[in-house]
Amino acid sequence: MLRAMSKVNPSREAAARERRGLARDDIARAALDLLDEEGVDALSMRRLAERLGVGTMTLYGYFRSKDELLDAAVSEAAEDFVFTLPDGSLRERLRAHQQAARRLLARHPVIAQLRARQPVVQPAMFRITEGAMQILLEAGFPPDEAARVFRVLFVQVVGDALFNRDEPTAESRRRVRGALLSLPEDEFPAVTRAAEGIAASTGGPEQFDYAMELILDAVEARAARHSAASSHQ
Amino acid sequence: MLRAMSKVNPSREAAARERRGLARDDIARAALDLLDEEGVDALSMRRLAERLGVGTMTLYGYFRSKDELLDAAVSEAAEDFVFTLPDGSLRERLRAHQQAARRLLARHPVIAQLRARQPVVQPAMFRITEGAMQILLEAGFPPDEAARVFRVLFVQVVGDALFNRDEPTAESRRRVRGALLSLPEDEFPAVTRAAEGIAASTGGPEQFDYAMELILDAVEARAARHSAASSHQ
DNA sequence: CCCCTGCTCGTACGCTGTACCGTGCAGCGT
DNA sequence: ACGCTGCACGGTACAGCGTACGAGCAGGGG
Repeated sequence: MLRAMSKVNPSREAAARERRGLARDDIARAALDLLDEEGVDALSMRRLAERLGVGTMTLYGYFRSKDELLDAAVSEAAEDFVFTLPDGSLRERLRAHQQAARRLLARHPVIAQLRARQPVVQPAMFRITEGAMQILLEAGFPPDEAARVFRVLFVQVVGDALFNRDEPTAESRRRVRGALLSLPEDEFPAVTRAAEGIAASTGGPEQFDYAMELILDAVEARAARHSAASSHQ
Repeated sequence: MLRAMSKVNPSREAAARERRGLARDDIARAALDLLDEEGVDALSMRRLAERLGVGTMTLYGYFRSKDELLDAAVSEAAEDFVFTLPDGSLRERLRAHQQAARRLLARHPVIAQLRARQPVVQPAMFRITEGAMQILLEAGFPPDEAARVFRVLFVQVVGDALFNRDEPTAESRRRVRGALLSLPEDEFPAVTRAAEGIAASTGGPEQFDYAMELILDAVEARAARHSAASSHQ
């Protein structure tokens, strides 16, 4: 029974899969659609199976667990990352890359939320890493520092998608400002003084752009140091 | 029935609460302990009630929902933030503040995870904001920009706690590096070249320190611009 | 003393992820 | 052509979740 004889005919499995039109990617894509439409809490194995017109347990023939399915959904989402390395300065190139990442995260907000639960080390995700690393290496950063710089940008862009999620609607901004202004002014002088700015900084493209330009200032400065060092060596 | 007569004797409620030794804060603290010990998925209303020696539904006399309880637990955690504004340069002060924030998030990792789910606008959290805003305002930043700078730092420190959670154990780093090196080298030249650095950059205090120093470079530069502008006005 | 008001919490409902296992069919060997 | 066999499928079941409902009960005010 436990003999390794089950693989006598490997085409059997593939053939059986093909009978049904169902494939691993189809399920992952359907899961992603559901996630995009209704959010991360709305995805249950039963709902997804129903939507696909199959039994719940059928899904476990393709994925060992719900977590594995979520991983696949994130990979599927990462396929939508479109970026072609442009010409230009380091700053312009990194800016273009980060904007592409932001667009991806805006289209699939679940990526950030799921990434916060599990690390997700999948090839599709590394396509994003690859783009940024090429830019940084070509700018003269040594590999180790390039990785550190990338990580800072990564944390910022995903963190922005997570924490600055709500674009500052008039309503949501008012709510934040209300909370801020209800604080005792003597205990929170700085916060109350800047209440308006804090409410504005909790979301929206302006905050993202500010964060990127700020960090790119520093990255550019360090790049200059590196290229200077390499040129007079 | 719907008359607002229920508040005839407000002391009754408090007295009844006092009979039992149970108070809102006690429950929140117990929830936080459970979260710290066993993680966010381990906290269920049943388990928490059992640990407190009360019936499950009793908790709903103190909190309208589990989410409200989680909010209170985060606030409780935020009480552990200890920071006294030091003397020194802008850089030194911000560094001290961010290190304090990092210590808090290391002691209570759930803060970051729960913050990723819901915004949590609670007074206790604003104590952290207040410290940073004081530093930035005193350094000459106008309130709106101070808020933006704070937000960048906030995203970085919470994002670091979330995404760079695992300190790079030899084991975990090996796993990441393994995933990186299994990528096709011709498709991912930059990633494979910097694989070692990428694995190292996914966690640990070195990455956090690098991120902070990088961002502080840029913050310092902008602060100089502001203080220069205000001095010759 | 009795009633009334409030906290407490047992029970129950609808949901979750998934282990187990019976069913039926497609493909191969004879 | 026929029977066997391996496997995809999915119904049922279980443990656990958040929480609505309402019964029970104790303590204070009339």
